Amino acid sequence: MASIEEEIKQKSFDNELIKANINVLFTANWLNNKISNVLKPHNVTHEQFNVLRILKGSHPNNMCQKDILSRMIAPNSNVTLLIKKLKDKNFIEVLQSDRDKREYEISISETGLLLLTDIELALKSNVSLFNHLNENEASTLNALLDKLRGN
Amino acid sequence: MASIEEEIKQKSFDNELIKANINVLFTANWLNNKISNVLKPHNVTHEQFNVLRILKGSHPNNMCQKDILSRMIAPNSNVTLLIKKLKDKNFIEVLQSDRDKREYEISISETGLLLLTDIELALKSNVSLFNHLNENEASTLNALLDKLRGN
DNA sequence: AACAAATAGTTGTATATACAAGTAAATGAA
DNA sequence: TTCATTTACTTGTATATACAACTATTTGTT
Repeated sequence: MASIEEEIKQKSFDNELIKANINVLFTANWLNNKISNVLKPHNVTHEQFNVLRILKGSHPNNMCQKDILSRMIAPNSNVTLLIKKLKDKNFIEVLQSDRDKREYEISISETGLLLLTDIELALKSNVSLFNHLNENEASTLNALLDKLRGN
Repeated sequence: MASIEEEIKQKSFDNELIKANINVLFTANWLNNKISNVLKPHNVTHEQFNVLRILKGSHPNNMCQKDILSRMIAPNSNVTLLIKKLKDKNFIEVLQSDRDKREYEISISETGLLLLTDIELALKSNVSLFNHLNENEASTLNALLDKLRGN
């Protein structure tokens, strides 16, 4: 854990903006690795966990694939496949919709809810280990990231 | 372009720290897509571009694979394959090392340098389009990201 | 009612990623 | 000088990602 310059052994950057871009990408990768390590013993990938989190958010209401997609952090993945994987592990329930036969009614299962409780507990005790910001700093960081994206 | 809550349609977060984690991941994915779009017409992926950038950084000195790895933003990739791809496109030159026959002497080619000049020009004119921070804000962001990782 | 357009999701393909196991060369201790 | 250990990189495999083309269903227009 060190400054971005040390982390990627780059002596200097053209300007703070370019450095910030690289820093965001590097930190996201760093975070992703940390979170993935917490998830690994639970046998879910980061994106699978995100989808479960999203489904829990709307529980007990169902969601269809496009609802899930609109809430994903990295909405590039093949959601069809993600859903299949989660269904195979019995973490979600999937039913064809009556209202619109193209859609599915997707919801988190009891097993899925239990898993999520476990994971969120594990994550919570780890977040403090790998996040060295206080609430105020985190709040400033959020504002700056929102602004970076043009908000 | 909106607040992270709007972007992923999540009404609230447990705390600013958790929100910041998700915001970093989301923003990195957002940035990655923007940069990839700039790179696409040049026929290189983001990681291939990073490796070229790294090689340019040490040019005219050679680097071996482990040197490159230590400077990568997302050092998870299969560098052997990345190198192969870049060599096939003639963007780099690869020679077995005399000093240590396990290593390679890798350097950016003239073609690679020209490509990089083009891309960096394109990126520079785009960075301002998709980065809405001034130097001071970017500097604060950098400090916060470094601190998040424990620096 | 008929049909073009839009929507929801699927399938396929090429490439990328994560990770474990393997090979070859260099290093270092007895 | 021998041989175990470490280092540098490769190979293989399973899964994930990006993206284009496709099918089925619904919606909207005339």
